[in-house]
Amino acid sequence: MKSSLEELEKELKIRNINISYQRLKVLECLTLNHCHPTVDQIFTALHKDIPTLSKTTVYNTLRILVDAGMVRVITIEEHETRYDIDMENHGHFKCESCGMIYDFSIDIDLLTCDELSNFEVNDQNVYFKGICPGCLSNINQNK
Amino acid sequence: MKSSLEELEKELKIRNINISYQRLKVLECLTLNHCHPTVDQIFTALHKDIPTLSKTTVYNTLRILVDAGMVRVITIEEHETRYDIDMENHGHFKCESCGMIYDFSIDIDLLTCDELSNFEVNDQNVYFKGICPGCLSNINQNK
DNA sequence: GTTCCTGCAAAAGCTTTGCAGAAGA
DNA sequence: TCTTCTGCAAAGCTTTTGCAGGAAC
Repeated sequence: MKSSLEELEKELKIRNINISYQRLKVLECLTLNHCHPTVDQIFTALHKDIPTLSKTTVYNTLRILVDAGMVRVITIEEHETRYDIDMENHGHFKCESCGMIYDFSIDIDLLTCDELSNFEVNDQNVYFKGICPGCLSNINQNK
Repeated sequence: MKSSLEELEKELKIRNINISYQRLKVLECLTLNHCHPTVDQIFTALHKDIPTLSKTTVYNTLRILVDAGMVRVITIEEHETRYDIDMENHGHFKCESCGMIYDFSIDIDLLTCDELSNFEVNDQNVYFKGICPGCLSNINQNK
């Protein structure tokens, strides 16, 4: 995974996206904190460094990155759009207690079934919900 | 699948949900048109029969049904919450051309992996997107 | 000088909340 | 009568749009 600003710049140039400080920082935020942030989380994180930043710019930048295929949208929960820079197929687990999103690997080929043989499948998402190990042990401790 | 109003009434009573005409009709709408409707689609469909119906009631009813475990929420697309009365595990395919949602069966056990062995999984969703056969043939015809 | 980007403000859209009246037991 | 349900109106949130100023080339 690319992480330095120079490498991110290269990635943007490859996809014909003009460079700007804001765009680089949004991209860096997604790369460094691999936490599937919401728009608000990205905005809050970057606002410290860029006090003039507006949410509009975050929205604009994310749309550009999604359209360019560099970032994918995760809609695991209604009214909570999240963004993920890892385009490899993997599942997402959301802990209903702490809200954390965990990645897990899946063999997506196992899901392909005869029913969809005449469908053109462009995007595959697997979303699980439940309680993560950390929260489970907390619950058990408090019993 | 239950479909008559009497059977739906029984289902509600089992779950200790009080009966009302609006609630029965929302439930009937979900049962008859197995099309994973949005709130707006349910409202529009029922408004013909119940001119006084308000969206608030549709929202209230759906929350009650979801909380009772009779209906599940589908968030296959951001800003488009859909509702499904079929609680059996199955995948959803959304056609990006016509917007239709198709069900397909999946063997959910195949997805269970070692990484999640310490997680308590309560909900599993599989969302695919692409083009459905009907739209594919339309596209080919217009070539 | 031209083009594109940023960010404020306003608008739009969906969902929730407050509350008064109505319906039902 | 008492409880619950309905539905209008308003509020709350997230996201989008319009537009003027500014930066970059």
